[in-house]
Amino acid sequence: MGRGKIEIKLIENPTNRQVTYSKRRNGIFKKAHELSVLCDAKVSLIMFSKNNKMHEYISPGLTTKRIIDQYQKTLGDIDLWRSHYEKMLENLKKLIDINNKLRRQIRHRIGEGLDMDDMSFQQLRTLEEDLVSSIGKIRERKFHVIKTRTDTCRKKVKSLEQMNRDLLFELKEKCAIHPQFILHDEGDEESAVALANGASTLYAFCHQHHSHLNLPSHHSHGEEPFKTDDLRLA
Amino acid sequence: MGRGKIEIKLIENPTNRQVTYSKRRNGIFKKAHELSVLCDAKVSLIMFSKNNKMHEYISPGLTTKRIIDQYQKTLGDIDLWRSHYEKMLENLKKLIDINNKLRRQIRHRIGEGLDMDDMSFQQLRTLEEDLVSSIGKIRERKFHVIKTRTDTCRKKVKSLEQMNRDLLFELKEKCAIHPQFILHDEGDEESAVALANGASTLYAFCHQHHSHLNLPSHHSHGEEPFKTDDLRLA
DNA sequence: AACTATTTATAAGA
DNA sequence: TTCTTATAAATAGTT
Repeated sequence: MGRGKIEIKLIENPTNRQVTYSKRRNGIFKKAHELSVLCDAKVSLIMFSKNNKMHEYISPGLTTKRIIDQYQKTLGDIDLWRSHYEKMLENLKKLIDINNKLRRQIRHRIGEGLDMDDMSFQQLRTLEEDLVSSIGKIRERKFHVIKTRTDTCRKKVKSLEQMNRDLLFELKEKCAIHPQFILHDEGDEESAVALANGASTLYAFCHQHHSHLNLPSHHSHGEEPFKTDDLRLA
Repeated sequence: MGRGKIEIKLIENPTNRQVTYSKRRNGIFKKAHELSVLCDAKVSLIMFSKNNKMHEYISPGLTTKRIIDQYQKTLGDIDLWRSHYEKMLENLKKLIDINNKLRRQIRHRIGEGLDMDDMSFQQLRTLEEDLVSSIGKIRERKFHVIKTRTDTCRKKVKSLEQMNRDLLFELKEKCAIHPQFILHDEGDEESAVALANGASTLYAFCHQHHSHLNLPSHHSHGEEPFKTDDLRLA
């Protein structure tokens, strides 16, 4: 239909092809619509041009999704989505299964009553041995953690002691050279008394008053200090 | 195009409508195919007649799925499949996550090295207590199993002993009344000797020869007999 | 995008 | 359904 008959084969000339595509696309859409109306048919027409421009026609009052849904159902599910979907379902089931097995294993290890009914004596023995070995490992780890903490703490104490000794020494010197130094600390007689009583008492003094002396506050650090509570060993 | 012009509106006559549907359907399919070839376009044409008969055209070398996939992508994915799919993916991820947590828990309970690095001392202590309690439960269970087996075994032994006593008594009586009873057992002098030696030896005799006397064979029963091997306690 | 000669599709009838 | 055929519609090539 046209000035001349044409062969149905790819139109090589891109311009020509594009023109024909436009014309015929409209033609098809018109026909699709006429069919929809004349025969009350549901039509979904999706097309992509050579340059992947998309055009679609859909019968009035419908959505492409609905048509495609119906298409899926009608085809009886030999489609990729379905198999995809089913593979996922399978995976889900497998995971749930593994999950349950893991939970069971945990319940066994916890020793929950009902789950032990189906264990043989040998299994129970093996499980017990496992647990004994596990406890060993956990205790080892616990002692390791304790040891690390204790060492850290010890180092801290040592360094603080050293610092205190240094400060005490410095303080003594200052007091000897400038006795009025003590008097600057108004309304606090303890200082003077402590100073008179020598090292051991001054150690306590330093602890009580280190904020006056701008000592670095080691206890405000993020790591919690050593808690005796944590040392209870089961 | 036809003998007369027609209005584009529903054809009321069902037969007429069906005929028109057929004709025009072929027309559209032909046009769709021509477009596919002439312009190298991807065309998907799905239609359902008023009676829900489905017909589809798809450009050569393509599948409807592929077209629809491309359609989805182009439209930007506001579709049910996608959300369905994504929900499933989410579920899968959640399950995998739970799985990993369970595995971790198990590794903790087993006391595997690397997994304990991130446990606090308090956690280790709690875990240890847990395990101790679990071991307690498992031991309880184990002893329960042992006890049950031992009791069963004891009952069996008792009943066998009783049976043996009864048989021995019967045998003695028979031997006393019919001495020739022993001689029927040709070529076996032991029997006579045993009989002469009295009860304790006869007990052994009965054990060795009970098949002659059609004793029920209790050892062939399905339950395994008590194995001393199983009694080792960790 | 519009024109138009021609081909193609198809409505009605058989 | 399918075939026929008169006629409407689509469109190839042109402007």
